Amino acid sequence: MSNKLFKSILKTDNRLDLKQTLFSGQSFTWKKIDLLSAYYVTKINKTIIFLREIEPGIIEALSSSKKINGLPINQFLFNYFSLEIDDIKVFPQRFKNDFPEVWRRVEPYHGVRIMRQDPFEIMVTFMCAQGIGMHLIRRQVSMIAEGYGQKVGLEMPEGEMIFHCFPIPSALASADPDELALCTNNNRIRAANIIAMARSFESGKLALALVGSGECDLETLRETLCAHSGIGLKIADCIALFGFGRFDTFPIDTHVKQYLWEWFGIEAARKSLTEKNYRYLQKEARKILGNEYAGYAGHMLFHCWRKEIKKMKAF
DNA sequence: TTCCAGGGAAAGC
DNA sequence: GCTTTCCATGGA
Repeated sequence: MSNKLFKSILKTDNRLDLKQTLFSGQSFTWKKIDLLSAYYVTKINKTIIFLREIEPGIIEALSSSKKINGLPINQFLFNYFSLEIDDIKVFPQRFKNDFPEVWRRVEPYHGVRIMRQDPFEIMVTFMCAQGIGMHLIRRQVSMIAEGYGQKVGLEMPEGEMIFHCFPIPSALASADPDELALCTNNNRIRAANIIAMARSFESGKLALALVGSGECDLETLRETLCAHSGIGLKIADCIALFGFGRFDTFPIDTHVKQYLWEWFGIEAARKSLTEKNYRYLQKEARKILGNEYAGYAGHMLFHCWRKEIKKMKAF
């Protein structure tokens, strides 16, 4: 492993709140680390990458390779943080008139970007996100990476640091259910579901079905994902939003359900999330948030709701 | 002890 | 088809 780190600079005119974006519950592999100053670090494919905000709109990246997925680091990051999306256009113009109080609350969260992450990683991650607290999701993802991901060392002034890649599909496809369950909150059903999904992915069946899914309609993508045990509508929507850049997807979980009632007065949001009601609530949410960026706006609202109303401090 | 946490699936009507 | 119940586990 080379000890050299390559430095690059990412500049953007759009707002990017690095910390809030990384810890808003869409990615669970980023960690905060203090070197000479505070950095956030993760591995993307085989590349270790450190990020630090120098000043608003300027991000410094230190990476163990010059390219990720064939792209120079700053180009990769531009796409990774979906910085081509003009954040001010995420909410429809009429929104700020119709819901001035909500707008006042959510406006400061426009630096929360939706990230384009690896589909397989997102699939595993959100299969771990079923009826469970967010810190436990983070713990599961960390343990899965430590247990099944390739280990890479990096020589730092303070000594060697160890990083773990997120496991490749074959590593999880061949995992022992009882052993993997130690990483999935002792939930064997979840472990078995992840293994089955990884086998489907590895065999190429799922992967092929998902190729070009950027163009396929949302319902087809959902059906493909929901065919797997452990993936229902909500988790499928999260995978579409965070793993396939489908910003028009609008996942509804317990928090979203709460703000749909409290902030927008949608009566049906007080009832349970049956599939019928789930689809109905999505329709109602699109009336308010528009279609194209419904999920993008929804994630800003989601993070805002948890921070401001639920007073959640820990990520 | 009870309730909640980024739900899903089987059972019941 | 739609709704209710059950499942699963850890933490506050």
